Amino acid sequence: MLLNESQQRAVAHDGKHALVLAGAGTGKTATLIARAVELLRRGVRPDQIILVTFTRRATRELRERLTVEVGEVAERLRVGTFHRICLDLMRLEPDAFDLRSYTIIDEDDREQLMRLARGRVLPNDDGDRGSTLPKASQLVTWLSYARNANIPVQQYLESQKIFDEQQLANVLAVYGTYEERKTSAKYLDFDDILRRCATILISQRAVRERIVGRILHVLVDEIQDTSTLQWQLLHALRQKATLFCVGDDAQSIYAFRGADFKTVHSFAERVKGADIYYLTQNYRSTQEVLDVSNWLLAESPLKYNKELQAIRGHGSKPLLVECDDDLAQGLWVAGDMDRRHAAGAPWQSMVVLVRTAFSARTVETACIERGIPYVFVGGTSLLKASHVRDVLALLRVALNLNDEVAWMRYLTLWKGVGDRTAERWVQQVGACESLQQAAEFLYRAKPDPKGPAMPLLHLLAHTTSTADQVAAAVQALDPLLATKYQYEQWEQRKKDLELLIRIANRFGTLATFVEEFVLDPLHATQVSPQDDAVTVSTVHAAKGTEADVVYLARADVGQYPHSHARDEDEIEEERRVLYVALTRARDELILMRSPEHIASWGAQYCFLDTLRAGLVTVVESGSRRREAWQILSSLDGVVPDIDDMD
DNA sequence: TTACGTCCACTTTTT
DNA sequence: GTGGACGTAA
Repeated sequence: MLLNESQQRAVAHDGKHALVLAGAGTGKTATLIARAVELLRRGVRPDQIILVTFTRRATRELRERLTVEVGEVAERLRVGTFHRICLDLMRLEPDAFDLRSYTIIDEDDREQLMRLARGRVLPNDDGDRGSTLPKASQLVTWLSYARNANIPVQQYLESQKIFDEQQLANVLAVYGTYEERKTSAKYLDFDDILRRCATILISQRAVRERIVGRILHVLVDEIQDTSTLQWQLLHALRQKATLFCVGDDAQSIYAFRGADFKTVHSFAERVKGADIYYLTQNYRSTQEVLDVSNWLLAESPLKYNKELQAIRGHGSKPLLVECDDDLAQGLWVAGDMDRRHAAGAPWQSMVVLVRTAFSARTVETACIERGIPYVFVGGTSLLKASHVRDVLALLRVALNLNDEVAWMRYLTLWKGVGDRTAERWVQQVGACESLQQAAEFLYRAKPDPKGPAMPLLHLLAHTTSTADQVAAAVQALDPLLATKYQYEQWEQRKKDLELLIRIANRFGTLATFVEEFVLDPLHATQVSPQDDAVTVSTVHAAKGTEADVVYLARADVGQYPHSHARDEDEIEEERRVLYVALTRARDELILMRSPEHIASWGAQYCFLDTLRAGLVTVVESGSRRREAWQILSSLDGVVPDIDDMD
């Protein structure tokens, strides 16, 4: 690995804590990896080093690159997201963290539980009192934000000034019920993982000494996205360990998760005596790509003091392709990728970026039509698919009889069992000593050889391997699910379940399988049969990656800034999202627009509206609506009526 | 209490 | 195309 002088200086850092402030494409990750290698070279044991990343994808990539550098030793380094690392640390002393029996729940379950809590606080909605109670998803969002930003939720809600006293009391009552039920069901939500780890490490000195004593170095990627809660963890860890953080304030795009990019600026005060290193030379992109990126930041009222210079020199100007609509954009992108591939470029040298998972759909459609292999990063995971959740509900109740949300889902699968009956039964089975007992209870309650007791017994009879257990669950639910999904691509869904069994094969116990699957759910499209494929990704998921050719689909009004952005801060975060997107490109950047796009709400402009023509080459797309449709239809030889397009 | 039809909004970003 | 909220019939 070749490093420049400033990178080498950072890697060779010899003091206590260090912050590496690095612009996009300046070799942040390379420096982080080189630092880990350097520490190993200095004789630090691999298990004394922690590497924290921000997304699961970044974890995978970091591990891969580490393996290239140091081989098998990479396996023994602790690499992971904050959540993964916290769980690993807590597992060192499960008793100290009260971690013996629990189920980790994802956002959907959390929302489900919030819905139950919400219904309980105002069970008899007598008109407007109930209707003023916000939706479960909104309640989860607020609670989660407050916890990550480490603000008492009451204080946070008061500061938002959205409620009168009565409403606030209701909301807080829902939160109280939520916490109670979470405890009785033995759930850990994503925030609890961090919170519990931080609380114990901070409050219990002996535990902290034992746990933190094992760690000498903590290397953190994307430090600008660290939330207040995560900072607390870092503070606990750095009492013994040395921090080495890399980040870029201009790439902070996780404020919604409680991150405050300004903490990068106050790093030296936060972490006394820290050395700060700067990386300014961009190795990734051509100057033309950086000119647009620099322009975007310079337009901001905030001072980022970033002016990236391309070491690689000049290339071709970014393209601004104007299409009639989204479909035309997708087709243009697919056509252009096809052309490049025909000319010898591998699919994997191209990336299509989108602001939202939803807006990837037109691109996906176009790729499918053209037969372009693609992998979609982000979006609906296999876990979210409802048939997979059905099977997991069965597995989860087997692991945790108090798993209320899973019981509700499982029991209401049966004909004749609705919310009320299920809720009554949940109380009963929760009090059971064993799964066997629970099954017996259910059989007494509903003496049906094809009833809800049977899959539980079936599961009890299969214990040879994790895959065997999952297969047993799938088999036991098969007739039920076949009926439930008979009109909804049951054959395809069944294949997902077979995939689930194959994945289960990798895990030693059912408990670890279920836990890992929640923490790192496979994305259905990740399981691509082809090695060489185009990547379609959200900008958030693409952070830290790069590609020769980057298409930014739908660089339109309503997307950058996204119409959800309300105030100045959120608008500026949107600018950074766009900045992250632009700086992914190595050789070519292609911006796709449909100028007539109008937002029904939110900002009525796009940052790129004021882009000076000199910075890009504007292309009027040839694929007008009608022509686009003809290209599309000629692929399978059928020319449908133009009116069928909508 | 459950099942089912219909209307509705909804699709930011991740762990 | 999905899932929730709501009304109504059995």
